[in-house]
Amino acid sequence: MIKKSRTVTRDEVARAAGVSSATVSYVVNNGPRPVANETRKKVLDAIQQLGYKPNAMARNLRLQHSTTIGLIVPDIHNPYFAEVARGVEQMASENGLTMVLCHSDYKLEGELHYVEVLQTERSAGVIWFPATNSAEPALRIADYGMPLVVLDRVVPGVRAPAVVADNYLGGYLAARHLIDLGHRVIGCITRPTELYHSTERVRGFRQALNDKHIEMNAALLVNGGFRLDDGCDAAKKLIAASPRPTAIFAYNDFMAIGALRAAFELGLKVPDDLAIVGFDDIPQAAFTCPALTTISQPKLEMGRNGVALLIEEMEEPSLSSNPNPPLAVKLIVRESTGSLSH
Amino acid sequence: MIKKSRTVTRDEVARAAGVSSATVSYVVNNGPRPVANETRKKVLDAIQQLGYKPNAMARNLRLQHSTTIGLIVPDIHNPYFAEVARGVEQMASENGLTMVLCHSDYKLEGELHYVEVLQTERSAGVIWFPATNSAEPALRIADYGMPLVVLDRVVPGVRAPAVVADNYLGGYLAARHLIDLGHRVIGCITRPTELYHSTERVRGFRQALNDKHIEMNAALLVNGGFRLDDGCDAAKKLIAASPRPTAIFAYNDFMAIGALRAAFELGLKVPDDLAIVGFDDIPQAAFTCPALTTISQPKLEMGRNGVALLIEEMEEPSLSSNPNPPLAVKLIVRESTGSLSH
DNA sequence: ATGAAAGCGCTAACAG
DNA sequence: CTGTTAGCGCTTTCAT
Repeated sequence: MIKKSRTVTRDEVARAAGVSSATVSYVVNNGPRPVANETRKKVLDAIQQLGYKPNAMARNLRLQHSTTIGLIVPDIHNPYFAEVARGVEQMASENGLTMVLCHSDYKLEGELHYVEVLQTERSAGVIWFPATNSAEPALRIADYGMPLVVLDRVVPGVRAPAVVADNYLGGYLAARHLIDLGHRVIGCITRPTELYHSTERVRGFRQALNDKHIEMNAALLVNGGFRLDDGCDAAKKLIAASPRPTAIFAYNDFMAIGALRAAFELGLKVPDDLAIVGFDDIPQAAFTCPALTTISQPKLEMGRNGVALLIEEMEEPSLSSNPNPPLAVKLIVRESTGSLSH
Repeated sequence: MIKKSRTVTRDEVARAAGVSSATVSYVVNNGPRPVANETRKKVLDAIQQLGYKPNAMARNLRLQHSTTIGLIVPDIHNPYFAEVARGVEQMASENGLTMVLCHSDYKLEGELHYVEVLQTERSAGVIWFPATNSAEPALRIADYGMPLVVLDRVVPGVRAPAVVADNYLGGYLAARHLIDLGHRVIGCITRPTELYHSTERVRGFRQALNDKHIEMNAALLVNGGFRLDDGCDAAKKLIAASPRPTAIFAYNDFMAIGALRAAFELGLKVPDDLAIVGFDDIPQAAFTCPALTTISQPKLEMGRNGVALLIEEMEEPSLSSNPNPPLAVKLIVRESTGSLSH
């Protein structure tokens, strides 16, 4: 291979091969017109010789489409998002697309920033984990005619293909599980802001208690937050209640892990002194904390559009209290209507 | 805002505003030539009216550069990489760049695939976590004249700016810590493949034992792997050795968490029955597993080039056995020589 | 202070 | 089977 300081263009390849630039195109793209075998070889040699790489920017400009999709998540540092990002990237890659990772940092402002960027880049589509209750990002994307898939949440006013868990059922099962174990005083860590998925989880949880005629006083419901520390603090508040809860349900498992830490710091054994159940946003949590019981993502619906998403292995929601492989949330991005890559 | 089905171009804006397309450019880019205030207003209005967004593909083609950087990591699912991705993305965003997330999946093949893609996209630069000992990816990148920064590892034959931890020191400190606690029989989980950073950690570890004239028989050294399960298995092997080690050092904390699980499954209390120290690739581990002792990333060197990286808060390597905020590895991407964004 | 026009690298008609 | 060329949307050098 020859060292090239400047980037080599298709015209140079054509000249080196003694053919026209169109011909080079045809061999690079394997079409749309056939090329004589001998000619093809000359071109291939020249390409090799010069170390030519096609310029995607020029190609995409000409083709009037881009090969990137945007994934907007609050924070990749949350293993749940990381897991999804992994799946999305893989499928993107298999389809010749490239994934731009966008952090909203849990803020609407961040989402809007990236919507703007992705529009500017003429992204082939966007996959969005809403961070707030605002429909504005979706509206702008739709307005611009970009394919959109919403993940994990239902946002009021958004009419777009979505993939969401049955959060209500998950919460219901969690409570049911604890009740069956004999628990009667159960604390609950809720989310500070009103967000569909978490309120649904708590709603399901309360319904299960209700069905069994188990009362919940106000002291058994405390606001968590988003971080482990918040979960830890919330759990400590719960543990201080009287009668002391023998179990805690957390709206997500970041909170659950926080609660685990609280138990640890207060010298309570889990699950003997205190059972903890978290909604499994983070499949990994079940791995790292064997003492923790988690609810795997329950049944998901599938949405389709320019980008279609498919959740595999979507059977019954399951409870796992052991480190056995929890349900891996696998996302698969596929072309469907064809509006993705034309 | 007006619904647009087709994407609106700059020429349409120009026509709507009754000016030339050049003028539109000048107001969009705030230069390079001044525009009369009144004209500017007309243009701005037209842009607003039509919902015009500049086309980044066209712009970049013309400018002969792209605004994306590539981040090549083995697997974002590993929280350590997630953390770095977070930092890189943030800095990229602040500099008007966009980050493409590339998974090598721990394979050279994956790395080469993405190097190809990034070259094709004429990426502004790439940040690379080597997955193997092969220098090929770096060679190809350099060959193509792309700015490159290597993270976390030193790969034989690669001469590029890099940011690497003092792994030897970390391993040394880990052993020292255990020895000071009175441990004399210490197991060690090593990496199956020869990779600089992990062998360095083990080397430091062994040196510390050596300095204290503590012997290690072969049964105290076992190969781990990459996954939690591997760490768990390895730890079980160690625990079966006689005399049974009272402590275990793991070359990374995925392995350490696996060891924690092994202890859990075998009914050993941590750290009373078995102390576990892991090298802290994963800052989060200290959060999720309070029983675990971790070594935070020790001193890092700074490399600079088209992309420069800076590690903040790089003081002495530290041991933490509590869930206090571990050293957050913050990466900052900055322009330096200017070859990044011209 | 603004307009006209060339050209970035590529694709795909239109011509042989 | 292959060459020529218009044009994707933008920036910037010429002009005026």
